[in-house]
Amino acid sequence: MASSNAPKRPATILDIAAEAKVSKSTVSLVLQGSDLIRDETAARVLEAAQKLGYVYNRGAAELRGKSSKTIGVVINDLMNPFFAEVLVGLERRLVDTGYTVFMAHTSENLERQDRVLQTMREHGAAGIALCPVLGSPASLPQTIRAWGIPLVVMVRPLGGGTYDFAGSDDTEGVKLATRHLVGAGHRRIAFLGGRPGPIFDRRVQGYRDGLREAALAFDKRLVFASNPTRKDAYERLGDILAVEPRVTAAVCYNDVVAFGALAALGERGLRAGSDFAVMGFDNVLDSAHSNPPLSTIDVRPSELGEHAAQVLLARIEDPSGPSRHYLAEPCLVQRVSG
Amino acid sequence: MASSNAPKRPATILDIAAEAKVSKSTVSLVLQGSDLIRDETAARVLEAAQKLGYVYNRGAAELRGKSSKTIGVVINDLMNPFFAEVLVGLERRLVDTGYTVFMAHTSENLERQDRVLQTMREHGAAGIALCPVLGSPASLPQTIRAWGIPLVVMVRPLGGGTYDFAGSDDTEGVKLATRHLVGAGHRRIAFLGGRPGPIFDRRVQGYRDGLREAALAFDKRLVFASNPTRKDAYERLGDILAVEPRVTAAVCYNDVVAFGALAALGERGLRAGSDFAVMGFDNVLDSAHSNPPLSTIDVRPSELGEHAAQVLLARIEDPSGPSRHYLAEPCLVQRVSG
DNA sequence: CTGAAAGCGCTTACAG
DNA sequence: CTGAAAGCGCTTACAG
Repeated sequence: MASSNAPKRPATILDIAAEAKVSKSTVSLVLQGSDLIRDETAARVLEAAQKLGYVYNRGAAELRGKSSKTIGVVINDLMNPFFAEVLVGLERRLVDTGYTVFMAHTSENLERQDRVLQTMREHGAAGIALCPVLGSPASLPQTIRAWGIPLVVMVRPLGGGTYDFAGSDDTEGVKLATRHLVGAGHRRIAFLGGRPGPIFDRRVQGYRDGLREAALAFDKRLVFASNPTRKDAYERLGDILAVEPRVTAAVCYNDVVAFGALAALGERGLRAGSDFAVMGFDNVLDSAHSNPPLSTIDVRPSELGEHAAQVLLARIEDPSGPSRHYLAEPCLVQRVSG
Repeated sequence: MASSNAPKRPATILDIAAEAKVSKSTVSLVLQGSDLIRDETAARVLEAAQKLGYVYNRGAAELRGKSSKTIGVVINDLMNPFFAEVLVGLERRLVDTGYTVFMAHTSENLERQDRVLQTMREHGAAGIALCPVLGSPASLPQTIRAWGIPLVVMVRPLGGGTYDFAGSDDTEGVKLATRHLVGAGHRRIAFLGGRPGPIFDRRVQGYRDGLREAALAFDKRLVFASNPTRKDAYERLGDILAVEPRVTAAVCYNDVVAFGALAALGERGLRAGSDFAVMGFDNVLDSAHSNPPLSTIDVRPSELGEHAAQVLLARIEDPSGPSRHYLAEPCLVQRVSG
């Protein structure tokens, strides 16, 4: 952080060249760490740069070099800790490889998503990692590919077309959760939370699969959609308890929904686990210390982010290769809620 | 999102100029929305741009224009929903005014913070919003000012020196929480969680103030530090219960810590609120639907983010004005935990 | 191993 | 109201 002293006119490579008595190409080369320059010369250049308080101008470098070391990531719901964990994993992996990440939050708003994507394009992003908002057009990956920008779609698949993707096996995961509840003796199990869309459909499918496996009938009155927020899930579980008193367990759309369910249960003096079972999905960090600790499906969110970064980096390396996918294999982690 | 068709060589203003039969200066002007250009001409230019699938190159514009419309924000702990909410508020306000935000996460790591700050500098950020990591040097604001980059420090004050700041009144907030507990009849109240540092010290001060107000003795064995995570707070409350059985209430460093406390209580079959009181701090969205709902000190996190943006924007407008501060006035919100 | 030259895509005085 | 020209700070062939 040591800045000698704020120069009036910021120093450029030309100033360094003058100071070090070399040409500016030489300066540029040593700044890039090229080994074309003799060590002694390089040392002199670096010293001059230091002395002048030189700051590398990445903008100029990118303009000329055509390269760009920035990656845009767009997140649809940062309020959900799952996405925050994905983001942290992604970012860690990316900055370790010298990229700088450029984040934007869409709040599940399609128009906003279009805007931020456009901005990233104008900034010449080297790649984009996207958690698409609900209702994104299936053609979005092709559109971005047409822009010539490498893309990885995260978490929420977009119908049709091929594109790089990092997410989890939703159907299998929820099947695991359902099977677990059935194994514990539950017979009337609700599916709670989430809004219809690609993830929701896959997870409900897992729920149906789990039920069928045990020869239990699927009753669509037992799937209760809601916004995937604590508040809405909390209210929805209240409905279930009132309307379907024979339900003894719920597999939840995700951990946030499950947390809402825990709150609704607690309010009624019900103990999650013994009085009513609830299963989450994601295994967000918080789920290990909720009240009570949440039984859930682990998809290792921050690892998922790292894999997404990996996939994107691979695509940047090889723009035309076949599409790559990372699907986290879900694992059941049993704690006390179910 | 309608891109006509991917051009081989991306179109530049020069191509547009040729297509529209004007000079490139004219194109530049209409792209900037200048009213120096006749409407008819402007329309022709825009049409040509559209036709050629033109994409504005912000990098080039910033290099030449010296302006930069990007703001860097560095967050120390995204895993804490408080910061996520602050970030969302900040980002919303910023993109509404045409800035693009550039996020980096430091994981409370000083070295990483230095790195990302440096990167933002090299990218020519128009401003920086910083939640400093614990242990940041007090001189950091001056350093960044010497770089010529407008700065707003968020949440965690840095000792000494003047700089723009957006945060909350920590001492007053915790005093409110403590007073509330005292009013409810508690006499042995612990302070739980957090690591020594500027925020911690201020909050413990509020705890002492609240105690003194009621003529209760401050007992330093009743302040239990911990990492501000659910897990550590959970474990720490276990310690308290074992070592100080006469403690009947805890004012927590923040909501995350309080959530950990709720988990520890629940595990022991204790009901937060009636068996043991816990007060949070922040009023994170989740606190309204925890189990049980958390009584806490509201500092309106996302509003805090918006105000931070405001302060930064004002500083960008007026680089040399006196320093600005936003201190959220804390309000007690009583739910069930205390 | 190093230098001279061209140019990335834009903006901004300066003329007219 | 529009055009010709210079230049932002860098990188990259091309020579030597």
